[in-house]
Amino acid sequence: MPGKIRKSAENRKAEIVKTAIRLAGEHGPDRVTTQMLADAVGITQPAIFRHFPAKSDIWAAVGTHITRSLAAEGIDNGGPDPAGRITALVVGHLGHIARTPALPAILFSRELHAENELLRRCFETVMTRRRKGFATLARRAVECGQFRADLDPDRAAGLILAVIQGLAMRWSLENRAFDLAAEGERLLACVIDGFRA
Amino acid sequence: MPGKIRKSAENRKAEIVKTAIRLAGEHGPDRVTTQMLADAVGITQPAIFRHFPAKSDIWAAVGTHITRSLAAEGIDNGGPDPAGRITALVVGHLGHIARTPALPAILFSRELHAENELLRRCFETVMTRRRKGFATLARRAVECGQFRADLDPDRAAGLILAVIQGLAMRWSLENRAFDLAAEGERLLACVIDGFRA
DNA sequence: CTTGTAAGTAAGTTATCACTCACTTAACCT
DNA sequence: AGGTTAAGTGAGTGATAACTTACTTACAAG
Repeated sequence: MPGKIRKSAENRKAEIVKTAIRLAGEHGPDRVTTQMLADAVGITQPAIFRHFPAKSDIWAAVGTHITRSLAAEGIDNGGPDPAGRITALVVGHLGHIARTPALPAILFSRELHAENELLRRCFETVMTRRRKGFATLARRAVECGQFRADLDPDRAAGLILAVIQGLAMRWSLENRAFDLAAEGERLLACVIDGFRA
Repeated sequence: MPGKIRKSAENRKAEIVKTAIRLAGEHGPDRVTTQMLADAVGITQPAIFRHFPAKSDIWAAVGTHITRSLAAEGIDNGGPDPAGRITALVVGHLGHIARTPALPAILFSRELHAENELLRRCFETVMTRRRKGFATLARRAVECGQFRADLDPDRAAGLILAVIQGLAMRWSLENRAFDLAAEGERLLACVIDGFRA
């Protein structure tokens, strides 16, 4: 085919992974076929298998891509306002989901997790780490008097993460019809108000 | 086939719906095939289509089944302790999910919702109704002095529902490894403490 | 300019999906 | 007992999934 350009394997792989994430948000992760991927990327279907030995390897690559992107935002900046830091992190997290609307669908896809136990563990680890980060911040907020002394930091962290995930699910279910970060900030303010000393 | 019993269409349909829900929790809703359903029920695959004209009608039936089961628990009992009523409802809701672990997977399946817009609307309505129920209870709790006066009942209701759904997602992601209702009661206590006057 | 490498393709294969149809037989009602 | 109804079966269909193989050609290095 004259006139066709070729990309390096590295670029093409990244392109396939990003396309898979986008399509997963539109049709559901399990409805993304290698043909759909190939059409969206602009190559033939067998070319997909030139870059990934099996389709499941695409989802594995998607997993590490998402894990990296979620781990990118550091948790504890050691600053003097841990409560504010929590809010900033939550808003950042929700903003990231709003920019990558496929995230909830991929993170909680029973189909992918039943097939690929490793992927499930991968996401579980990311979530647990994030919860521990919130717990550390909550503990520091208690120590410096921002939160009341009888607050259990672990419980507070579990609460914050549940609010993020629950709201993201509602946003997905309601066809992304409201401003996720703004609504999240409002709900979180309600939670934090209850935490204050 | 001698020795085989036959069930009435009504019973068989109900059996297929319940089996579909169970299998959806194990393999993911989109991985449930009519063959799997037939094997699990104990009939041949074409017999499934004797009871449902198309596979999508099975999911529609699953949707109304779930909607009914979720709507069964009334919201406002008009009692003198709205805060306690909220806790009871949440624990009841989580207990229902624990007894039907496929619920989160079905309620938030992108695959089903992309294919069947009606099903999505159905679940969205259930969730909205439940949120309004919590808002009413929160408003009454504010009025009778259980919650602080400056609490926004709608925001509080959104928060409570997000906690339920977020926790249910975590429970799913962690392979149902902890006691959902107990953990939910602890998290909710943390929220309610922050609501009190 | 030549040449090796690897990105890409055309045309398959096999398996499995939802769904159909002609037929059988269990179960109920006189 | 006999006839009707409808639950269930056996043997298919076409579509489409993931994946393979043999071949082609873009492209960069010598």
